[in-house]
Amino acid sequence: MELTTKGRYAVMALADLAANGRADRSVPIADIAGRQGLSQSYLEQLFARLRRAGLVRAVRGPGGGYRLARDPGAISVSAVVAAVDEEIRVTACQKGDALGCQGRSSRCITHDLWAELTVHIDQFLTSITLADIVADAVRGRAAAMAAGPSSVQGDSGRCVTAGRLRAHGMGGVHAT
Amino acid sequence: MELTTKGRYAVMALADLAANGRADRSVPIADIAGRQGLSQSYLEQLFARLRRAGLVRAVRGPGGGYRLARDPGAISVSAVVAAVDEEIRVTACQKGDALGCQGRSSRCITHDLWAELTVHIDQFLTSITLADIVADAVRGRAAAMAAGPSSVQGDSGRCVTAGRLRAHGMGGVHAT
DNA sequence: CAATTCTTGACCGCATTTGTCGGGAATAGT
DNA sequence: ACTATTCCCGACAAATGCGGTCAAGAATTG
Repeated sequence: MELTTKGRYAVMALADLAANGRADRSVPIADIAGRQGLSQSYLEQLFARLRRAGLVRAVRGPGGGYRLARDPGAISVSAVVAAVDEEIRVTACQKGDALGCQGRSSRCITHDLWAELTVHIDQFLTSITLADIVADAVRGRAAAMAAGPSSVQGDSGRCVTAGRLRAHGMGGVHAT
Repeated sequence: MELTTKGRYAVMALADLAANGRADRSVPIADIAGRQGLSQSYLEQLFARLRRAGLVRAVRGPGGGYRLARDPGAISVSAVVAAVDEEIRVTACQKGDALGCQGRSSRCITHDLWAELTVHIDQFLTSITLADIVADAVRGRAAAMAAGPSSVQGDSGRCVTAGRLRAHGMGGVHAT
């Protein structure tokens, strides 16, 4: 798994764009870089990819800049990260082997684990949009999903049975 | 976030240990490295950390090796990864700044997002133990949690309302 | 004492990430 | 047309740290 600053920066930039731009107003990269404290040249590279992925549209010339291609509520964090973090490295488990895990017979014991983790993470990132970030509606979201996804929406159909979630202190996975 | 091969290898090794060893039998690193196709010297480093974290106990001399310190069902993947993937880099968002995100006033927009993601991932990794891996009881686990954690255990208290999960194709987050 | 096996620390090459730089191409205003 | 603005693109540089090796040493068994 590989989620680097590229992904973080991209989300920050698009969230900024969602907050400080409208459908009619373009925001220049320099402004975003300034507000978010990021390198302008670096951001340019990221926006190039975001554009190729169809998430933003560019307007050149004076008064130009970028604007979101869709509604902020229709752009998931998952999509943003995917646009920027290219290589879908389904890394072979046994690196000497060309087919690796896919090789059916010698599928390594932890294969399912990482596959499931990928799904789990993607479910989360897909469930959050730029609109959510701008609206500051993200805190507590993980707990909400764990309690049952229905509670994320409103709170019909409660479903709180604890299940088997050992406590244990979160370690090994780092963010921010 | 940073989940590298170190974490993968560690889990593979401990799962192997859970499968091929008992409370009375020690398994030498060489055996594990051989079965899992990993570098022995590299594994040694990982086991050093696993031991310091209290997850395994070492027995030296001929007939020695490693054995799990606890029951396989009492060791979560989260614990393993945490033991091996050291640096708790709560990386400052604005790298020039010493306090970064914590600095209350200038907390960057995406702070909550990554914090929640960390929680979300950890919930998953904490819910899975070595015993689960050995028993091959991991497939479909993410979907199960999304449907409501209660369904992971058995299937009392169903709770299936879809919630807001846009489809979208998983991208950007890679595993093996 | 000799064979195992863990224990530790130093070391290194390489790929990837994280940028920088400079020039070029569209566009708007004058 | 000229100029200022802004996106666009490719090459290049630096740093980080991952993945892995090597060698020496300390327990333990027989």
